[in-house]
Amino acid sequence: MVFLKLLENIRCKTAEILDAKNYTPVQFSVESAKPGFGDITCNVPFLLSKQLKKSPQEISVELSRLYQFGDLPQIKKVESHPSGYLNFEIDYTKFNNIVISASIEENYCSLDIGKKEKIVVEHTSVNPNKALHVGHIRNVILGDVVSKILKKGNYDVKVLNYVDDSGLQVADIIVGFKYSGFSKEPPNDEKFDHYCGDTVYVKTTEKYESDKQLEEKRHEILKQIEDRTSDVSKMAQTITRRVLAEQLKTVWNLGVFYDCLNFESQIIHSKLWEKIFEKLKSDNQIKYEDSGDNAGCWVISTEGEDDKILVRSNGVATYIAKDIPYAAWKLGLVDDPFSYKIYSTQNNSQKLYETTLDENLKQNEKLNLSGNKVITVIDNRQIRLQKIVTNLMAKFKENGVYTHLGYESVTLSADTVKSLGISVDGESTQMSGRKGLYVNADAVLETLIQRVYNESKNRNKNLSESELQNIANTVAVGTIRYEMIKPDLDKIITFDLKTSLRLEGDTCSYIQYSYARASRILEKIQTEPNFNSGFELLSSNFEKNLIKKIAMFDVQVNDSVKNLSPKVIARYCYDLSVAFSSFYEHVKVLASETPDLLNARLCLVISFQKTLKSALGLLGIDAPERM
RNA sequence: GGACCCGUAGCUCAGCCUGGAUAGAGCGGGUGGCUUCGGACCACCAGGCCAUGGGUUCGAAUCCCAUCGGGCCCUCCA
Repeated sequence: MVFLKLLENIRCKTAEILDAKNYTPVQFSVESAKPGFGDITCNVPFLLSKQLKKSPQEISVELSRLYQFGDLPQIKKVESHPSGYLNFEIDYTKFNNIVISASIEENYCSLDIGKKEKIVVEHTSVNPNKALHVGHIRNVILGDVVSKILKKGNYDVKVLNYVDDSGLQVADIIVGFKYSGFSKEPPNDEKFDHYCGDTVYVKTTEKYESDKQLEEKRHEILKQIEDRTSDVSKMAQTITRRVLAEQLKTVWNLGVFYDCLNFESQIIHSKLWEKIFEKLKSDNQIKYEDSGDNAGCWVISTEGEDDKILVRSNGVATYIAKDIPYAAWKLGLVDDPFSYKIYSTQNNSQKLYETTLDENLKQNEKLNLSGNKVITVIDNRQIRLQKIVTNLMAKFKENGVYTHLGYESVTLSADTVKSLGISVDGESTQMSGRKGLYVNADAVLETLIQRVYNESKNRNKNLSESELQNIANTVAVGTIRYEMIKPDLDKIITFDLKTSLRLEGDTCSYIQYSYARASRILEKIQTEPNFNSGFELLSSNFEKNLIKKIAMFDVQVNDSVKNLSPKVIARYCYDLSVAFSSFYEHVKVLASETPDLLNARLCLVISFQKTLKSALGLLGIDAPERM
C-alpha cells in the first residue's frame, strides 16, 4: 500500500484537525487531483461551508494553515485553491523512494480485502452443442478477470463452469445426428464444436420450419436425454463431452482456466431440486395455484413482477428451477451429492476437476467448492431470473451472498454481418446461434494472430519463427481480452471484424509496446541497478507523473475489487502506459548526465515494468519483452 | 401494457456509484517531431447547450421526476 496509505494519512490528520476545532464530523473525500491542481485534493471545505456559515474558500484557507510541518512526511505543501478545494502537493524527494522500493516487491498492491474468504465465480456456461462465439467470449473474459482481481484482493476464489448438457439445444443436434443424416464425424479437419454449431445445429433448427414431424422428435429426444440409462442419453453424453473438449481448447487458448466443471445432467439426477422444492414449500417461499392462468403450477412471486412458474401443472420443473438448487449448492446450503475426479490438467498445469455421481468414487476426498459468496456471470438478458435467484439466496442465507454480475450483449456491426453473407437492416445485429448469425471465437483469434504476425515480421527482420509466433499469440490474446474488458459492463459491444484488428491508439498493443520499449532500455545495461538511494534525482514532471501512476495501482485495485469492475484495471494499464510513453519520449534514460541519475532512472523503468506486468496480469494479458 | 439498460466531440467511449475546479481519451481531420533507448510513438490544433424539460442543491454530465430516441426482457421454451 502506497497511495491508499497516503490518502488515509491525510484523511486521519484532517479528521484530527476538524475534531480539535470541535466541528461536527462530516464524510469528506481525499483523492488524487486532476492535473494542474496539486497531487491530492480534499473537498472538506465545501462540506463544512453550511455548518460554519463561511465560504468554502475561507474555510480552505483557514484549514490549510493548521497542518504542522512533519504531520504528513510525504506532503510538501497544503494549499487553498480559490475554488474552495484543499490541495496537497506530494514531496517527491521522499515519495519516489517509497514508491519505487515498494513496487519491486512480489505482491505490490495486493490488498487484504477478502481476508481469505471463499468466493465462487461461475462463468462461461455455454450449451455444449456449438463453438464459442465472440458474445460468449465477453462472458469468459469478464469472469476470468473478475476472479483474478478477487484473488489480488485476497479472496480464496474457486472458478466453475456450468455445463448445460441436457437442454433443448443439445436435443437439437441429437435430432440432427439421428434423423437428419448428419455424419458423426466432421468433414475434413473441421473442429467438432464448429461442425455441431455451424452445420448440425443451424441446419436442423432450420428444418423444423418445414418439417413439423422433426420438431416433435425434438421433445421426444429431450425426454430421453433426461433418462440416463437410455441410448439417446448416452449418445448425448458422448457428443456433448466432445464439444465441451473443443470449447475448452478455445478458452485455454485465451488463457482461461477453471477449477471444476459442473454438469447440469448430474444436478438433475442428484435430486437436489427435489430437496430444495421441499424447503421452498415448507418455508412458504412458493405457492400452489388452484385457479387462474397458472392453475396447477407452483409459482414464486417477486415484488413488482409477474409470478414465475417453477413447476408446471404436469409436475415438470422449469429452467429457473434448475438454477435454484445449483445456486444453493454453490453456497453450500445443501449436502454435496457429488464426488470429484480430475477431468484434465490444463495448459497452465492447473488441475481441472469435474463432478461425478459415480458411487465408486464416494470414498474419494471431497472437494469443498462452496463459497461464502457466489458471483454468477451471465448477460443482462437473464436479469429477471437472476433477480429471483438472488432474492431467494438472500432469504436462505443473507443479503449479498449471491451476486449476479450482468453485462450487456455483444452485437455484430452491419459490415461484419454483411461479410458473413447475410443481409440485415440496421447498424448492428444481435447474434443468434440458431440462425448461424455469429462470429466464432476461434476464427477471431486466428485472424488476429495472423494480423499481428505480419505486423511484427514487418517491423523485426531478425526475429525467429517461434519468437514471431509467441508475439503474435501474446498480442492477439491481449487484444481480444482488452477489447472485452475496456467498455463498461452495461454498454453493448458492437463487434466489427475490421476495427477489432486495430493496433494503434487505446489498444492492448499500445500498452504492450510500452513494456517492450522499456525492455530495450534495460537490455543495453550490463550492471544491475542499485535500488538503495538517489531517487530524489527524479524530479522532472515526466518522472513524477510516472511515479504517481505507479503509486496509484493500489487505488485502482481497491476500486476494482470493491465494485467488481474489471474495466478500472484496463483503464489503469492504459494510463500507466501513456505516462511511460511520454517519459520515454522526453527523458533519454541512457543519455542521463550522471551515473546516479542513470541508476535512478533505470530503477524507475524497472518499477514501471513490474507494475505494468502485474496490472496486465490481472487482465490475463502477457507483457512481451519485444514485439 | 410492465421491468431493466443506454443516450457526453463526426465515430467509439472515460467521467456518474461517492454532486464541487478548466467535461477527458482514442479513432477520423489538420500541423509539427527520428545524426542518441524501437514511429504499434511523442507534441500541438480544430471539434461539446453532457438527448430534452422540470425538480433538489450555495453548486448537477453526476441525484430525483417526466418526455423523446435506441436496445433488451416479460412462453406451463431452455
